[in-house]
Amino acid sequence: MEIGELLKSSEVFASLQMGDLNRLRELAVRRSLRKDEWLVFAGDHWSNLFLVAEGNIVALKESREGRVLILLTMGVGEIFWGFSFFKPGTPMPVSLKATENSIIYMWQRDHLLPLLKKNGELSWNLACLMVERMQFASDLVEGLAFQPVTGRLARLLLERFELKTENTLVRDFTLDDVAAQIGSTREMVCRILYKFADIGALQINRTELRLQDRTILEHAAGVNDHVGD
Amino acid sequence: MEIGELLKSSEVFASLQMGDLNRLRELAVRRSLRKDEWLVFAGDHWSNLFLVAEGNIVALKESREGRVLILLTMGVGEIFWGFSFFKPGTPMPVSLKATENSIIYMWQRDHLLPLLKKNGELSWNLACLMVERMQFASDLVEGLAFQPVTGRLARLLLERFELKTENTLVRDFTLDDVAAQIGSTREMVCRILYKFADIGALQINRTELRLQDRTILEHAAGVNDHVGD
DNA sequence: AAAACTCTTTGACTTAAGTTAAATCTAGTA
DNA sequence: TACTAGATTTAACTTAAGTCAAAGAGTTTT
Repeated sequence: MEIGELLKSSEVFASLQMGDLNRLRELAVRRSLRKDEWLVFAGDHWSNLFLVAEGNIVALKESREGRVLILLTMGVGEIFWGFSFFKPGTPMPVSLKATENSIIYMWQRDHLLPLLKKNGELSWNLACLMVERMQFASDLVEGLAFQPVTGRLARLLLERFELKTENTLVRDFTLDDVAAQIGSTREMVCRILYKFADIGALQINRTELRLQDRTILEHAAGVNDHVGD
Repeated sequence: MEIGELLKSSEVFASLQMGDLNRLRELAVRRSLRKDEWLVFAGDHWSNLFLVAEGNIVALKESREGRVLILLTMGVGEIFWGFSFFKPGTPMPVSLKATENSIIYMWQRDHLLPLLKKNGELSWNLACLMVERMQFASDLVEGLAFQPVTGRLARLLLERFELKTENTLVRDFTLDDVAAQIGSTREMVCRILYKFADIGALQINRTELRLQDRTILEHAAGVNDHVGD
């Protein structure tokens, strides 16, 4: 997508005057990333802010043993930033990586700061976006702390089926991908999928998943257990 | 502490003009909370922002089975807010509760919003604070996803000992308190403490913990395993 | 077509962590 | 002092989840 359009339709930048928008456009640095290319590594000091114009960028953590946890997936139009953007000296708590060929527009802290200080609305919008992200993080924490792996997988599946009108889901993801999203291993994911198949929640074959009984998944995800409130 | 002083020494509000500070003082609603009194429950729609003037407020989540996880502890001078403050309609993802007799000053969204929109610096400061909190959350996620309970407890102990010059720590907390901070159970905490004692990391008695070998804890916390970076 | 690779699936095994229950301890109070 | 409520400690047991290893299945490369 074209950068001007992206800016105008962005939650954060939409409120800007035409003059400021044009200024932003001039300052933007375009960068294209190939599939699986890294943008930054956790621990780096990185003070840019960027906007996804094409493709997908994920924010992830890696453990010393090589396990991966995806914290956030950013699609077209979404914004993210290095933590040093706000607090210089703060290292990145996550790594950023393109999951497909992608294009982003980046701005340096120094270029953006005057605009932000001048324009209260803009800081406010960023603050709102952060609250959204915090809520996201909060759900993640809750899942990791209280829900068993089965529940987290059930939740993920429900989300995926939610986006579809069909109740079939094409398997265009690997088990490792799924494992990274729920903080587990491919073997676990595989086993639990077949467990769901055994009890009649899903039908599984090599190319797709078919939802057979949503209520089983909902129960496993702990959705409908709120009897008394 | 007196509200005027608090505001002046606050990271977020310090940048305000005297006039705005006085306005803030007028708008503030003082509220005192008794030990273990709840301020808000997770799920509530709550759009206030507050400043801790005395005592301690914790942000926590509870699981359906009754387990508790403390996400954040706020002491004197610290600021927190309902998520509806930024995005109306967003429910609280955590409950807030006083762990001791406390006093807070609260502001309604409607009262604060004009000030925020007018004053870009203020939004910016809040955004910075949020980044700090996000980093906190990020560490929490990393611990829950990758570190076993033993490691999380080791880390907590090290933090506590860090604040001391002595290497004794008075046991003025219950095992349940500790368990809530690392996302586990009192029995686990007890067992692991004695495991640490067995291997010579700690000395335990009824009233205090004495640190005997910091390196063991550091190793368990996974601190010094960064050989190659 | 064979070889190499990647991804999936399964079983056996090990370990981490929670649950339940009971014994013990401590401080406060009737 | 004896009683009680709350907190700690320990053991036995159960379950969840990870690791390792190997076998299949499908794709791509040579």
